[in-house]
This record gives sequence, C-alpha cells and structure tokens, in this order.
Amino acid sequence: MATVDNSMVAHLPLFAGLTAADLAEVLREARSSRFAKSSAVFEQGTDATSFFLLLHGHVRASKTTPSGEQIVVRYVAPGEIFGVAPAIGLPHYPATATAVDESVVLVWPATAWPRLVARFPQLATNTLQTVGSRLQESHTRVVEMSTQQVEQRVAHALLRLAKQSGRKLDHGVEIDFPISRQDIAQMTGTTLHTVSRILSGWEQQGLVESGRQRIVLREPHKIFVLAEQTPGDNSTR
Amino acid sequence: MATVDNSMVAHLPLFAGLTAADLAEVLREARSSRFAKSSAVFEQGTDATSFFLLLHGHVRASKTTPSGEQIVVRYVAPGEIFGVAPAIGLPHYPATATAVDESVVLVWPATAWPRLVARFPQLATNTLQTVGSRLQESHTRVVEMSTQQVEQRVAHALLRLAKQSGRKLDHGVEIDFPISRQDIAQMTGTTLHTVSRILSGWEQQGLVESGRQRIVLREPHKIFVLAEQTPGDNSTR
DNA sequence: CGATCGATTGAGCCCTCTCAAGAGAGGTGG
DNA sequence: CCACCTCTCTTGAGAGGGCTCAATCGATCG
Repeated sequence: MATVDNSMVAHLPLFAGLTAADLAEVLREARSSRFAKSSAVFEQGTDATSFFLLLHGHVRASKTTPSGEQIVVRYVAPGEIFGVAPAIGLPHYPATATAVDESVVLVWPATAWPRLVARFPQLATNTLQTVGSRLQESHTRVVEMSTQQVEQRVAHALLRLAKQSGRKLDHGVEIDFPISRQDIAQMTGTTLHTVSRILSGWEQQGLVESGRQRIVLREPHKIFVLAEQTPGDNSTR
Repeated sequence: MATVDNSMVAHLPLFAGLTAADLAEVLREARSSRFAKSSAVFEQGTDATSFFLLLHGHVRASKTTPSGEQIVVRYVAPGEIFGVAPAIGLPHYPATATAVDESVVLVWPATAWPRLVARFPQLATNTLQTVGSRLQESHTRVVEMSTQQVEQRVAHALLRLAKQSGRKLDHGVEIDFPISRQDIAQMTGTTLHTVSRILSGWEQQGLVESGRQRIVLREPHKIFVLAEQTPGDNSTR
C-alpha cells in the first residue's frame, strides 16, 4: 500500500485548519482501496468498521426498506467523505454504498476516529459542517417532495447532479457517471416509467440528450426554468 | 437573569463528557429566555446570531418555500438543541422556529460557539452526533415519502410524536402540545383535507380521539400495524 | 356573543402509478 | 464473429389515490 499523496487532499474541507504535518499524521492511519464498478463499498446494516474519503470515481449511497424498495440517498463525488457512521455514533451503516464507477477511496478504521478527533478537534468541526450541509440537502429534498410535481423534482435532481458531477461538453453538460432512469426515480420518489416519459418529452424538446445510463443536459437554463415553475402554486399546503 | 440550574441540564447528551465545572463555564455564556405561545424564536433567512437549547415547552421548526408553501421540519422537545446554524457554518437560519407552547430556552450568542468548541471539543462531538441522528431522521422521512401512502406516513408521524412528546393518559397517549391537521399535513407532505379525512376515519374505528389541535392515540398498537402495512408492496420502485 | 380559526365533508378531476409488451443496446460465450 | 441473453428504456392503456375547489360546521377567544 503506497503512501497517499498529501497534496491531492490537502485542500479538502475535511482537512481545513490542519497543518501539513497534521495531515500526514491523519493520512498515515488510512489505507487506499480500489472498488470495481458496481461493487459494494459497504452494506446497509453491517458493522460500521470504517469511514471513507472518495478519491476517484463515484459512489451511490442507497437505502433499502424492509419491504425491498430502494431509494438513493446521495451520490458521492470525489473529495467527499462518506460512510461516516462511526463519526455520528452509529454502530451500523444506515445505507449501502456502491461504486458506480471504477473508484478509489481512502479508508480509516472506525477505531481511529475517536483518536483522531481527540488529537485534531478541527476534524470534528469540519465533519460537523459536512453533516450539517447534508442535513440541509435532505431537508431540501423533503420540501421538494412535499411541494413539487415529479417533473420539477426530476429537473432539480438532474441540475444538482450536473453541478456536482457534470462534465462540460460543447453541446451541453453530461452527468459524469452511469445513471439509469431507475436511479433517478429512486432519487425523486417516483417510478422509472414516469422518469422515462419525462426524459422522452424533454428529448423531443431538445432539452436533453440521453441514452442507456447516460444523460446530457443540452439546455440547462431551460431545465432550470422548468424546475422553478410552479404549476398551480398552492400556498395553503 | 438568573443563573441556570446546572443539575437540570447536566445529563443532556449535549453536555456528555463535561465536568460540573466545565458545564458551569458553558452555561455562564448562556441566558435563558421565555417565548409566548405562537411567538417566533427566530425567522428563516435572518442572521444566525444565536443557538438554543429548549428547557420547557415545544418548538416547531418549519421551512417556507419561495412560493409560500410551508413544511414542518421537526418538533423540538425539551432537552434538545435547535437553531444550530452557527455550529454548522450557516450564516442564516434555514428555517423558522416557533414556540407552539409557552416555552423556555437557553440562548448562546453565535460568537460563543467557536470559543466553546475550542475549549470543550466534546461539544463538537456531541453536536455531531445530534446532527447525525437528525440526518438519519430526515432520510427516514425521504424514504417514507418515496415509498408509502399518505395514511402510513400520517400513522408514522403520529407514532413518532407520541414517542417523543406523548403524555400517557388512562385511555391512550396524548400528543403533549397543540397540533393541527395542517401541521400534520406539513409533516407528511399532504393536505390538511386528507389528514382530516384520515383522522375522521380512525376516530370512527376508535383508534384516535381528536379535536381542535389535540390528538389522543387510543390504540397505538393498531396504528402501528396500520403504519407498517404495505398496500401493494412494490419492490421495483 | 360575534368573529376568527380549525375541522369536516362532498364532488370531480388529474397526475402518477400499475400493468403489460416490446424494442434496442451491450455484453458474453461458443 | 455471431447468436443469444440480459438489462435498460420506451410506450400504451387504464385505474385510483389524493388534490382541488367549495361550502359548512364547531369551537375558542376576545
């Protein structure tokens, strides 16, 4: 296992306020690990024995209900921490993490967390900010699911994915990892059929260009307008 | 402003790991404040100048969308912290906090947070756990909104409220603060009309007893069964 | 005792889900 | 390299859960 290149991760929010020496000390406890496309990094319900930082690739965090339905919690982009169950005191992972790409992650043993936090309190503060912004995102999602129609929710979801993991092409912005209609349905609380119909409609209007697990936003601004439009604006809900 | 009674709050998770002397030092920076029923503790979008700990009463955190729709983020019970925007690095409150009861809170100035955390790192760790569990709750809500029908969501919401703020009566469990059909609708992503119809139905079956801003669960177990039942269990969603 | 706010309930509609087929794309093994 | 197989996507038809619109009732409070 090679030493991690410190300079690559030094600027990440997780390590804000740490000196180079501190960083080296933190990284010394981590090992890096590679995950093939579609392989699981960890499974919902299993012991939370590690926490992670994504270096390359993309990871999908999803939850499965007792009755077998799945929902996508979030997509993790490079530079983000995930599997933070140990940091928030959960003995088991509340979700499954799957590499959707060939992915490389840093892995710390859960037992390192208390030690690292005691030594570098900044880590706790930085993680608190990260978890806090995820809480905001989750609340945003609740608001959207409560107040918007499916088409608006899908539009918002795609815009967010494009912002987080978009690759600029000359004819638009492409979501930088394989994503299916089913995935989008699980992000927006609908069915793959409805997502398919919506994307087909957008395709005919020239808003998107999409195929098998692949979506290009051709007219992000028009999609944004779609996302914001309130069909029937009911303020009493 | 009287000194806060330390023994009342010493056992709270926020202060876990602090000595009595530490606690005194933390509390010295807080003042206590009273809020009348229906008054705002803080408003969404305003500067996050303080963070709070609820001592008595109940506080509703709600978000308003640009188009005027409201959703209830959570109800705060005594002993919980709220308005933690300063701790998670938000310059403005992302929601409005309203006392639904006559309520008493401890108030710290936002500027105290960095100082307190530097001096007592345990505070950051403890807050991280709190924010983490709220993230879990929010995800649970997303899962429910994605996979369950309105009746199940209402059942879950009421059971949660009863567990968090239920008062045992001889004929059931009463939600310990005023809560309207509208509030429940805003917690579950539906309309007050649908909530009203559901509760009317339950009332006829003897599951609940309810009135103006008042709900008693007469048969918590039967409501639990209702909450878990999956009408049409669709595992492909 | 009037006014305001919350709750109830009916009627009709529509957005989205469910059920059902089928087509296309990509991967794989012989 | 081709045939096959699987996985994803598409699309139609029909049904229904919950929303919208509308009106009324009841209770609480000043």
